[in-house]
Amino acid sequence: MDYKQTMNLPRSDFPMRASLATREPEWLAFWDEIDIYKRTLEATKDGSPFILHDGPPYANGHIHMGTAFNKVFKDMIVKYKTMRGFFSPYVPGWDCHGQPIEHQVEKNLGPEKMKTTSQAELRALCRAYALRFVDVQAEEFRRLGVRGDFKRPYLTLDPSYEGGNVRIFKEMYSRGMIYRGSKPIHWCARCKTALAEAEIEYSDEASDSIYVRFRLTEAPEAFADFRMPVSVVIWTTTPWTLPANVAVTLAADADYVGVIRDGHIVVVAEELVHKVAEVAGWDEPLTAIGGDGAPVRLKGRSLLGVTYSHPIHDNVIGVIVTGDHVDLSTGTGAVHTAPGHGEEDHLVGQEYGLPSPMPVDDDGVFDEGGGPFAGLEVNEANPMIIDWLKKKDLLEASEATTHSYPHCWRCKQPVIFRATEQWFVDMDNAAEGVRPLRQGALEAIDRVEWIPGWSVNRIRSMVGDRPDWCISRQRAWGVPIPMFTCVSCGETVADEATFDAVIELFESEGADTWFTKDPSEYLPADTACNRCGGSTFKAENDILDVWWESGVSHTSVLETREELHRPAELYLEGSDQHRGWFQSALLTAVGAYDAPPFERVLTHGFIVDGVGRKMSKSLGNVISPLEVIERSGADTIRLWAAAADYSQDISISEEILDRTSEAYRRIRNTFRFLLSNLYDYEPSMAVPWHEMSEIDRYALTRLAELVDRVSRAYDEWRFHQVYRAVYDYCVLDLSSFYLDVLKDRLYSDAADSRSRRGAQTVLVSILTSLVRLVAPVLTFTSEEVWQFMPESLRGAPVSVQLAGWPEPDVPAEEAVQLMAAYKVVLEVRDSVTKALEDARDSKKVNKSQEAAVAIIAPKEVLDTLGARGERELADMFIVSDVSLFAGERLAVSIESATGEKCPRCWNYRSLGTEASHPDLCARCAGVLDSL
RNA sequence: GGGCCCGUAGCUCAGUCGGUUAGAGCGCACGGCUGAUAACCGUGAGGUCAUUGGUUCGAAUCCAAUCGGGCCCA
Repeated sequence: MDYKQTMNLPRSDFPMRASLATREPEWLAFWDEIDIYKRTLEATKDGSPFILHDGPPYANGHIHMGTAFNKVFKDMIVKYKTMRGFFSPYVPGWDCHGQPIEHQVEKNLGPEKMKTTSQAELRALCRAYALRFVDVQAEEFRRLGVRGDFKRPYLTLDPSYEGGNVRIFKEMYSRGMIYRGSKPIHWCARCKTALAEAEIEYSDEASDSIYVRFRLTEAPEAFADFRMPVSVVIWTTTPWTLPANVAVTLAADADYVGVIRDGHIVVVAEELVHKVAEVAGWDEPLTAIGGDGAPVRLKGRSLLGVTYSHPIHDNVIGVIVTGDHVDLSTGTGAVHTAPGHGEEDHLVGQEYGLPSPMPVDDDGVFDEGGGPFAGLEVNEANPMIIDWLKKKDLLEASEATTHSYPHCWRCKQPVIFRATEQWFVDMDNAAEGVRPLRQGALEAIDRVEWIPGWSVNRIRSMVGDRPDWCISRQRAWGVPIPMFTCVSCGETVADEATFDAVIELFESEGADTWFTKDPSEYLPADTACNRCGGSTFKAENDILDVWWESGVSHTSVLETREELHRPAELYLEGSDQHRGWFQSALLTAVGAYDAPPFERVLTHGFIVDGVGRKMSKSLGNVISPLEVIERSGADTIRLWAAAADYSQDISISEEILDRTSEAYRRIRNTFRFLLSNLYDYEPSMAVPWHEMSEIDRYALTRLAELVDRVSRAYDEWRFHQVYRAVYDYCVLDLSSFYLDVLKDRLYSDAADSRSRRGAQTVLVSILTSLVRLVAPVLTFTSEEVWQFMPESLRGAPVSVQLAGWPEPDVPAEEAVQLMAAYKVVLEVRDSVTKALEDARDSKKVNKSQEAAVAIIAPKEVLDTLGARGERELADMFIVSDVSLFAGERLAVSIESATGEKCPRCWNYRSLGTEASHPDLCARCAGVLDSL
């Protein structure tokens, strides 16, 4: 007889192979069909809110692994919170303005068409470009399984969003935190435009490198005895910046010496004397020697405040200062400082309160400030300035050099560095009675929870050290700075009424109208200049920094949408956003409301390759999430994202993905096994706790522990521990122990027996719990499992996302006892499997059922084992027999089982004890009789 | 060059207050099973805890330097 037909072997249509690439889109369609996003919000509408506010990615190009990771991470949190009953709407957003899009659109147009394109047309093209990539990325995020309001995302180009920029600007302006100042920027004189860093190409440029004497108005005390004029020597490759010189910067702690040259002393850094000598052709530099016979050495700081005659302008004196940026590897150790022509010069200028003359106009031509060179273009002026220095006997040396120099990406001409008027957010000054922004922001930082903990140091030092925030951009694609100037007197015009008019304009018609309408069309009729009473105004041309724009989402989005609120419970981005979005959000929220926009901020590391290097096209180590989805499915990416410790850099490589796929298959197969043993089970068959066998109660206890551990890991944002706990549970608790042991009972006992139904009762608990625990991570697979479960088990929820969270109920005291007892049992089991392996090696047994096991154990162990019973131990060890003996130490010996192999259940038993079935063991005979 | 952070087995991660012989799973090798079968079970080999120096009776753990890497600045 074929006894196989009489057994309860596993059955399931749940496929072992996932085929995620083809199956996942079907689940996406299902979720669309039932409108899962809306349903989850309805289901949790009375829960306490948990708002994870999405940071807007830039609407340019396809998603990459970094954005994929970030979105998956957010989705896991939102889905977990939802399953725990929180009201957790997720509104994805996009950053749509800014230079990269404008740059790309310009490039697509080409220089010829560009010339004939109006600003309004250009903006329309940028808008179309941005919207196209919003769609592309939205589709890609959705494909990753991300659930959110993709029908109604927030876009920084929405009129309602644009208005928020002005609301915040108005608040901060009225609180005295915004001012107009000047700052050096890259400027292309040919294109007459400011250039962003990305619009600059570096290439080699030949130029004159000159060493110039700046004659001190008075010899320093140390050189007084020599009775010679004293100069400091500076080095520069841009002679045209000399007219704007106001200072010379020295390194405070470096030693400077004087070299005697034809009746005067020139001062250079001691460690650069020889290099300068080589260029200047000093045969043997004659260093000024002091009374002690050693060279006269002066620290840079000792010359602080010393003045010199300006090399270009008569009757103008400059001053010596010190700075950290002085490079002692090239030049002279004395840096010509023109605050209008260099970032570092500008900072030094601010530090010392130096003036910042700007004698170069938009065309790159000197105005009167250029003195003798007025009217000349800067490059024409270069050789003439050199001549001038020669004539004045100020040129110590010159040589031709080539060096890397910035050029305009469009016209390829060298750019100049030039200070222009810009709008700034003031970090340290505010209107009377208003706390300065830096102070407010630092205090706000301390009220926010930063995860991981060390990240607070990072944001604190960044906010603590940052300079004033330059919020002007001289570009077309963005939100205009909502300011006006009086046409007749040039005064800035801004008050509550003008701001409100702009808010109204933006929110009703969008910021585009700023560029097509005249201010008189939307400003209140009675607007007048405070200074001259003028009534014609010019709208500001500059636009806002895009960081400002995305920063104000706490107002444009959180305050505006009814389902959201400010502050958000969570912001979650990569660690670069300490400088970016976290900071722009913090500064604009503190600036306007004196309150942080978030309760907590979670940061994750960057995606790197298998050996820890960043991904780059040139290294050829880029892995595209879209390719991984095609090959292995989004759930593989999600599992990878969950398994990584995000507080550091996150590695990805082919091997890591292989390992992840293997882990995925293991978890999937566990579900399959659980499902395949429940084909004939109904909840009405459930066996209550006190009627279950002990190992079943132990299994439920372990499950309860797992739920507890996993819930805690989710609550503490430690997803890799969720993964670890679930995975180890599947492998160690289930596959290699409980499920292995259960097979005999499930397959061979009578289908409707108490023992089998008890096991199934536990399997249902495990299945319905486990599927929920992994649902935030394996969003597709958990849904697939859910839909495979018979409705009687799954109950009302049409999707696992609506299924809530498992809450196992295990008697606490009994749980403690079970855990202690099974710890011992499992240790002994390890020894038994080891002994079985030895027995296999010596060909004594093959499968473990062929073995009879004798266990010698010390008393405490023996007591614990004995309390289970030898029959139960044999089942747990999957052997034929166990006999227990007292002894000093634990020892296990293996013998061949005494009985014969039952042809039905394959255990070794005495057969034929039941007359009805002479070839079977007693259990199997009983089962067949009951059929 | 500066600020913050990271470096434990081929991979992903544990490692408590500084305290025995540094752990787990995967992968790999070998074996078993053929009633989870492109599955499942078992055993085993794998580590200069990045390097060097220091503190200490004792260091993966604390300190310093170096090397390598990441983010943000300059």
